[in-house]
Amino acid sequence: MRMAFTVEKYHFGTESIFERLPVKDLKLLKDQMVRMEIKKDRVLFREGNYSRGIYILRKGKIKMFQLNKSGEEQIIYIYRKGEILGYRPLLSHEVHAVSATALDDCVISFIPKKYFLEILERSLPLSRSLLTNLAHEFAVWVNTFNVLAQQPVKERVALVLLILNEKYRRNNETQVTINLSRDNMARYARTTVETLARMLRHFKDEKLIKTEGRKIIVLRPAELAKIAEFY
Amino acid sequence: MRMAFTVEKYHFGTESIFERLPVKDLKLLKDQMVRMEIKKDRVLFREGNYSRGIYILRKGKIKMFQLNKSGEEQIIYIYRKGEILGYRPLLSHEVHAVSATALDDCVISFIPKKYFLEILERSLPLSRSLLTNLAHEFAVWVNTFNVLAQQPVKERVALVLLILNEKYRRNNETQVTINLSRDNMARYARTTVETLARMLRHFKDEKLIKTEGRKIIVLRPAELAKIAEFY
DNA sequence: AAAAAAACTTGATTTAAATCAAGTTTTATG
DNA sequence: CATAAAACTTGATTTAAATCAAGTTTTTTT
Repeated sequence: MRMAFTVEKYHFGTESIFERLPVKDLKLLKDQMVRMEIKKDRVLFREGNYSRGIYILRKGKIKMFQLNKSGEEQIIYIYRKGEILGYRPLLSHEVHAVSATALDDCVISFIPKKYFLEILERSLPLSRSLLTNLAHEFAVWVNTFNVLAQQPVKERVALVLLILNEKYRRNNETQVTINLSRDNMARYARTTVETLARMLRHFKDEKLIKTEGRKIIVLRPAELAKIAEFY
Repeated sequence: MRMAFTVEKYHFGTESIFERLPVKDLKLLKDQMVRMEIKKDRVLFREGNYSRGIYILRKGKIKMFQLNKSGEEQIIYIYRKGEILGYRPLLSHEVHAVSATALDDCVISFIPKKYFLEILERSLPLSRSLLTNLAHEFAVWVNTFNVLAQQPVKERVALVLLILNEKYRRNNETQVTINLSRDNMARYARTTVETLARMLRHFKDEKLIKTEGRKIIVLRPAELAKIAEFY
């Protein structure tokens, strides 16, 4: 028996890492934060390199991806405002398994590795908070994989539209305008731009979405959810 | 630039969670362990249920899988002796995102949720150890996904053979006998039994593997690695 | 504002892998 | 140990989605 579709199944929601912390621990982190700006298409970190610290995204979108055998980008996750990235390899003392680049001009709060690990050493609440969150990220990842690795392209595109519909939402507004290139959307749905265009046309004909230039507006998310999963 | 192929990229290696612990904390855990036996094909836990505790696999193999829209099993991971499972949902207070069933008759050490969480509450080393490990599992997962979700079937089958070659290895022996049904192997490589059989025939013709009845022996792992990835 | 470039769409064709079908081998059972 | 059942293999056909090709729309640059 499968559960009802919920977008939360596909979002990390790392915002809560810091929200759960006592004021004291939060202050330690905040004191070490450095403001950074990163322009569209610039690389934040690259697969195979060691993490320099953790990044809290304040403005813009960042794509996380891996390169496959043929050198193609496979988008794995898109981070939105409030989410935290780059901390996983710090915890396991490994290199980045993925790369990250900015989809727009971004503003980031950066905490250098040294300070972050020092604070982690002293703060049990931070350790517990990261543990909870990492376990959650894992579940998100498994759920995403189950659709993107296995379902036909129509299902995959429906899911990616629903995920993006959340990513591009601004505080509780009803109508969300998705503004991501077809190319990136195709890399996320693991298909080609041509096939993606055909799927979008199909969803448009069915009145599930509408487009304004290259921007997309999801009209009937519940119907897309039915396509992406049962419920 | 891609890194050299290493099987470690595809194994959780949870054995180390306990290895890193101080004797004191390890004893706390050991005192709460209960021995369990579970017969072939029996369910250990099911997607959507809450975790009852953590399982340390002592003998046998356990498959972790998710059911897709069409009700087909998608194998995600195969656990071998020494590996620990079921702890992720305990940490994030969520239900299992996956199911687990025994591939053989298994022996397990079980620690009930209550005791495990109590010990975790008190033990910073356990918290840190789990954090390190979970971060590592994440990287393993991303690496596996990158091949299984994206590469053609030949590459996927090559990778699954390499993974199984490690899973079925008994203390440093050179010749490993893989003993997994074609059906399960196909679900792991995300293909059909027929296509799997054709791939195995191909690898046999190329002298990369040999078979003894339904058992498989990998002869040239380095060649399979070249197929699964570049290096 | 015009021209060029990039991004996107639609149609025709090809192809990798699934499905369908039939046989063979291995394992389980009376 | 014979027979049945299950598991596996191989071949023929179909199909979903990629590729190839050509146009159209949008964005950027001069």
